Amino acid sequence: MYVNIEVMKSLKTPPIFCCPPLLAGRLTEPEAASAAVLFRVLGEPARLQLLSSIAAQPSGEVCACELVESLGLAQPTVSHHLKVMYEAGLLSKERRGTWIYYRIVAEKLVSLRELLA
Amino acid sequence: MYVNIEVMKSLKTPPIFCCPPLLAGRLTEPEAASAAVLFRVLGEPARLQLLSSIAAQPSGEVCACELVESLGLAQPTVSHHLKVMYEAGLLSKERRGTWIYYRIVAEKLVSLRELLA
DNA sequence: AATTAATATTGACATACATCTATATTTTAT
DNA sequence: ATAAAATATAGATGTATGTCAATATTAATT
Repeated sequence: MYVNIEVMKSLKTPPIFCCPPLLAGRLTEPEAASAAVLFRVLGEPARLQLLSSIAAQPSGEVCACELVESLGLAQPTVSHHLKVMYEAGLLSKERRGTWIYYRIVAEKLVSLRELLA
Repeated sequence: MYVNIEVMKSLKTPPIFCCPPLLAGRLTEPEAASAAVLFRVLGEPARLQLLSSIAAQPSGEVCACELVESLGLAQPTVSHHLKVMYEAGLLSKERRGTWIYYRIVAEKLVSLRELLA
């Protein structure tokens, strides 16, 4: 086992890693499942566009309202995608007044890159 | 535009890259679409297990029949997943007699990793 | 309190796809 | 030619999910 599940549960924030590298040996079924979740989250054009739109901002953060305007998608759809990425640990968010600002969790992307190493 | 589509069509084998890095700026819709295809292919536990099983082999290649035995999936299901990965450029295959041997296309994984850079 | 703006949730709908059984195709061996 | 083994395809089925309109919630403003 790669991760001690009890230790993981005790953490305040979810860990950014998820499983051993893809090519380091046979993945167990749960290992494959948790890695697949991350890839599936990225396997959606709209989400990739959202991610890249956030990354393109010099400040590193974008208000959700801006993202709704930039893509040709309805507000609930954008909201849904942001939620999916947030729950996958790819985005962080911070409410400032009415607005919610999203940032990319760089470490999560690093861990994903390591998955492919 | 990142890729000249006419040049691409003229190639004997498909290129291993697909689009600019995720975080290098806003992705266009077609850029996001082609990147998403790759991620979605990896977004399936069974395919990740197949990939890692191939990688685990010292020879770097595995006969499809072995893969059918190692996972708990029906033969047509394994065949389907191998086809999906082959068509995505993640696997190469070579027929030797009755058997078909699959290999990982390492460069494709490298290009995927660069996508996340 | 009432209004407005931003965001989230609900429910409906259509599509994508993972999986299976059954069958076909391909290749080798007899 | 026939048989057997490996692989592929076809068709069916169930589930997951992207999308939207409608509505709810949250937060600031007047």
